Amino acid sequence: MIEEAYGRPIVTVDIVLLSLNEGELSVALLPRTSEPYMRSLALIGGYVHTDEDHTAEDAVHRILKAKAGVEGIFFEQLQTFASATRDPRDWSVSVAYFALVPREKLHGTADELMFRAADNLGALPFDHELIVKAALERVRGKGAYSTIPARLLPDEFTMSELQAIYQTVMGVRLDQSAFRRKVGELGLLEEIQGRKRQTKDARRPTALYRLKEPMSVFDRRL
Amino acid sequence: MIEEAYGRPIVTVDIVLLSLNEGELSVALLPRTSEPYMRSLALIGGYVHTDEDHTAEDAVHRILKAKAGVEGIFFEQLQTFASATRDPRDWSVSVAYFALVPREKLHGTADELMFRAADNLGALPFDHELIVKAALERVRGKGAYSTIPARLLPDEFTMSELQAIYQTVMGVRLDQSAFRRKVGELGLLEEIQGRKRQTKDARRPTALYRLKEPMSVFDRRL
DNA sequence: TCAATAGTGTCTTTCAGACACTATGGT
DNA sequence: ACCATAGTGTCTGAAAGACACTATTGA
Repeated sequence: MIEEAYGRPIVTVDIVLLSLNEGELSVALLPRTSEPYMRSLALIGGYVHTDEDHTAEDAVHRILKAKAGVEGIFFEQLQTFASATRDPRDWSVSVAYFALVPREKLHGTADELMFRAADNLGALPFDHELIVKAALERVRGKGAYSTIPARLLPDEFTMSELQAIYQTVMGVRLDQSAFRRKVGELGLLEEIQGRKRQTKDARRPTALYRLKEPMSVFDRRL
Repeated sequence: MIEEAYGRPIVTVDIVLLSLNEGELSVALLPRTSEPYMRSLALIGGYVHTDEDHTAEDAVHRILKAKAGVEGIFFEQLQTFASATRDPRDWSVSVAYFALVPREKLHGTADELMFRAADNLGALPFDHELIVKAALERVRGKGAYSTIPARLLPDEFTMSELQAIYQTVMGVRLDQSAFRRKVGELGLLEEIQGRKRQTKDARRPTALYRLKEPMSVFDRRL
């Protein structure tokens, strides 16, 4: 069998970086700096560098740091988009990831980075709209059964903030009592002893929590 | 930005083809016909042919037909495995799929095809053990919430056969009454009117059913 | 003491699991 | 009539949702 008689495709990674912007779940976009679609807003992505990236995840780390200025955030493989026509240059394979970052982690980072409300972003180049759609479905679906949405919060958060994040991500109202009961039964959080307060516009101080595990999946909805 | 200064990786698809063999969930393996690992049993797979495959799914169709002799069966993208070292030849991207086929569909097809019990297959080349592990987790996990396991049965089946498949895939015993109740409430099946009987070693004839939708996902377990 | 959020108690409904029951028809 | 499997009815306990209640403290 003579294989390798076929041209090798382009291999890239694309990242749907999600954060909270003005209370809305939003997608990070970056103006492209090369052809095709130069200067159009597109997903964060880039070629796999076969000399320096050992795995596709390495490429994600490298690109998140170089293009978005963030490190150490949660990401997960989403789906791979592969076809002859998704990229005008050549047969192309894009291994897509989604990532979550707390708004607080983005300060003096990439200035070019734009956040656009996930449900209302304009046209995007390539098949990036499809990729975003898949990411939102995944985050909303799996979100209800995992601690994924908590990755939009800083390491320490209040119960109310956690509930608010789940409501935003899932797009439904949750009952306070049931929410606390379930979070407690699942044993996801540890209370931060001693410190409280976290003044906002509440009078009464609130307990602070952090996740026990970086990421948990369960079989009940929150 | 000068891109494309990097070598392009190899791009292949690998397929975890599952069926029922002697009552056990089993994986189809094929002896490799080329180096590396020539003659070792491995997953069904092959290069993406950039000239004839328009998408990765096209490659799956082509390879399933050519190497396993099956057409028109259910498959779904699983995960992509990409690293510098998973293939000794070069930096390699494998877009992995899992597929389900009823035992009855495999007759005069590929003679070389071997079925090995999923929980007890020996060592496999490349990272194929990892791929199989991911496929089993997916099928067992998502299986409970979808009609995926029904794709191991012929188009027409009895309620008992359906229950048995779910039990085999999920590895648990299910209550007959609850199972029928839930399947009914979800409205997954349509009864085949008129015909019954389907003699086995039962005395009483049984109703036959088929799936309404090729594939459904729900949020209750069966 | 009041405003505003933190946090709890409890009722009702829904659903899963267990299990016993009835139904059918070939032998 | 018997028996193996088909198919149903009903009880119990767990968990979800709704909603009202109490608690705390800064202003």
